[in-house]
Amino acid sequence: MTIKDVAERSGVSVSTVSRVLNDHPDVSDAVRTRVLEAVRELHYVPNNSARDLVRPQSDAIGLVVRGVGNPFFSAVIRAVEEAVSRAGYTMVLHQINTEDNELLAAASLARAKKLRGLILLGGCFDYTPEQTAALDIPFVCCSFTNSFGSLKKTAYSSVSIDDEAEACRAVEMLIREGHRKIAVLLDSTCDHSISELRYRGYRRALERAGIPLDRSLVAESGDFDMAAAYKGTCRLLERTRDFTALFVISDSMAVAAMKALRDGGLRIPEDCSIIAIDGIDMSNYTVPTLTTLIQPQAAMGAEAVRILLDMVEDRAGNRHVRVDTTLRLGGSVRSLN
Amino acid sequence: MTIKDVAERSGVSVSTVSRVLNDHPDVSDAVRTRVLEAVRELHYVPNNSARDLVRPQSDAIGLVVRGVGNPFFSAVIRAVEEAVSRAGYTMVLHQINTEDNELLAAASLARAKKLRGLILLGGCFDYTPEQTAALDIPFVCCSFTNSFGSLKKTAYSSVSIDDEAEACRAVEMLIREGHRKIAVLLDSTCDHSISELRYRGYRRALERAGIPLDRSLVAESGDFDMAAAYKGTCRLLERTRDFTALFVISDSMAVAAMKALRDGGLRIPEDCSIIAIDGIDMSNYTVPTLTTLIQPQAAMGAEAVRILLDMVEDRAGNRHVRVDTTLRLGGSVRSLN
DNA sequence: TTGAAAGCGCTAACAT
DNA sequence: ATGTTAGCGCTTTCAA
Repeated sequence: MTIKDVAERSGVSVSTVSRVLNDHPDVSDAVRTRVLEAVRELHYVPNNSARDLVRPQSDAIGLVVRGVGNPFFSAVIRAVEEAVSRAGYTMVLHQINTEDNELLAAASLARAKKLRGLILLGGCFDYTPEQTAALDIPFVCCSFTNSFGSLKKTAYSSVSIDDEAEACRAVEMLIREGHRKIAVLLDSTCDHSISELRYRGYRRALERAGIPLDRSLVAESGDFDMAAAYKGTCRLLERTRDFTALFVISDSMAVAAMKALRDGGLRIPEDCSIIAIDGIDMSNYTVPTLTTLIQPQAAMGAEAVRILLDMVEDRAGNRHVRVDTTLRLGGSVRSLN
Repeated sequence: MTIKDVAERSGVSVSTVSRVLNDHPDVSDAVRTRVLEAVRELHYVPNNSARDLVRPQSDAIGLVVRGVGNPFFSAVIRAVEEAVSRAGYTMVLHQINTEDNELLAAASLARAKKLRGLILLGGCFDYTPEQTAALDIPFVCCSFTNSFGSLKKTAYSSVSIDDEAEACRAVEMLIREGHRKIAVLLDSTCDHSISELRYRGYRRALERAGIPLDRSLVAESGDFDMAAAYKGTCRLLERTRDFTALFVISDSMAVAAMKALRDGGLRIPEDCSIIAIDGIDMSNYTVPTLTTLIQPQAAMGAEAVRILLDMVEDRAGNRHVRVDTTLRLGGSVRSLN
């Protein structure tokens, strides 16, 4: 079942069929109708491989997600897919593990699928120009920027929150409520990633308030998953219970931390307040509801697509967009004032 | 950068390069080494479109997931991807919404990507032979079976738990602990899906124990997501509080239900016990930990791939595998005895 | 063991 | 407005 069969069936040449199929103007209505009819009768479906082989460029946009099953990404992925299809493009989703190198994955995906552009979700923060050299298509980093790398600002696009500032804002909220002994739960203080950035925000907030940094209140889980977060919180509790609030760098980690605090005999928020950043669905259903700074996940996904397509279609150059978070006032923070 | 460049670079013909790339036997070691070297130096990546165009069949296995962001699927997807790649195949993931028809999506994906086989995750339970006729490749239903449809058992494969029996088991556990007034939270009693099956199990357990069905204790949320589950539970509470336990058909719904119960002033498990089925990561971190029947998600994904590849490679015909759940004893069930 | 050459199904010049 | 035809990059006969 090829274009040739359709051509025979409708009594025209293959090029005419091709024209009809690709919405080219120079086809008479009569012929167009006839061809479309043959297509329907024959249940003809174009062979994409043949198409891709011959077309200079595809309509594929890649979305490389690092960290399978990270709940924060779900809503973003949905939004990206929707925006991509609405624009008439196809989304190619590729999930990789945290250990994997997303630039390598992206480069081979780009080659394999002839991608027009790329969105990276949850990547590293320290790309070098050498590493991105293999990527000869525009790309936008979604939910992160190249904070620790040496990429020129003009070499890529991004849409993200100001991680350091937002973390600072979260901690300052705790301080405003009278908390002085504030612990922090993070992946690592120096992972060159979101964790390190938000840790900086934590320190900045303390500094501004004149609170000295107490290293014993810094809990490193070594990973972003809930199991690690739970254990990290337990270790913190073994070390000290001399804190009234906990700032967690992500919602999902915060959910696990809440559990650890409760299992450790602490009531939330009576004995320990907790605040986080992300705003995933699940943290709406903790008891008490998690107080958190919500990232506008859907808007970020849509914006990433907008930026990318502006580049792909040469409407605009690269750009970097900062979005704001929204405070969700749950019941997990108690005022000491 | 084509196979031709590699051929020139290594001083052989394109066919030889092709042979090396496809692990054909009749190539001298010397030539093979030389070609591989050229490949590396040139960073050559085969053009998949050209490959697919010429090859009678691809190495692609499709995974169609219905219900984006359903946390239960994450672990399954991971397992499928791993098993597929380990077997030397490529996984093509396609997510669709609950409203979308996965058979249509699957059929067009199969055609477009020349799929060898298909795994359906979270599909419908009522396929008819006519609907699956378009699918001319083997497929296996993962985490569900065609319980309400008219498919011949030999027309497809499946790996799933015995939803009705497991639901019955969960409810019987509540009964064994002395509960008689047991509510149930589900999507719908007649959605021809997992919800209906597990509802049957609920009724069977009551029946066996001689407990009459009380329709006022049946809460239909109308959807599987947490927001719907929360609202459904609230409506239940408005109607009646005369129950000591709640069986929820899925973990994620149970998490939302727990919140609703708490918000309604009920303590868990003192005022209301709760049990569910699924065993997703998140339900490990509720307070108290959710008591649930864990589906072996990773094993199910791996098994689905095994079955499918057995069919694809003609090692075996179709088969239906039933797996067992494991009880996770959380703290959400209280004994009345 | 290797090479030459014929397509795979499609699009896009180029002709008409 | 429509047809003819040359490839796209690759695999695979068939010959050598």
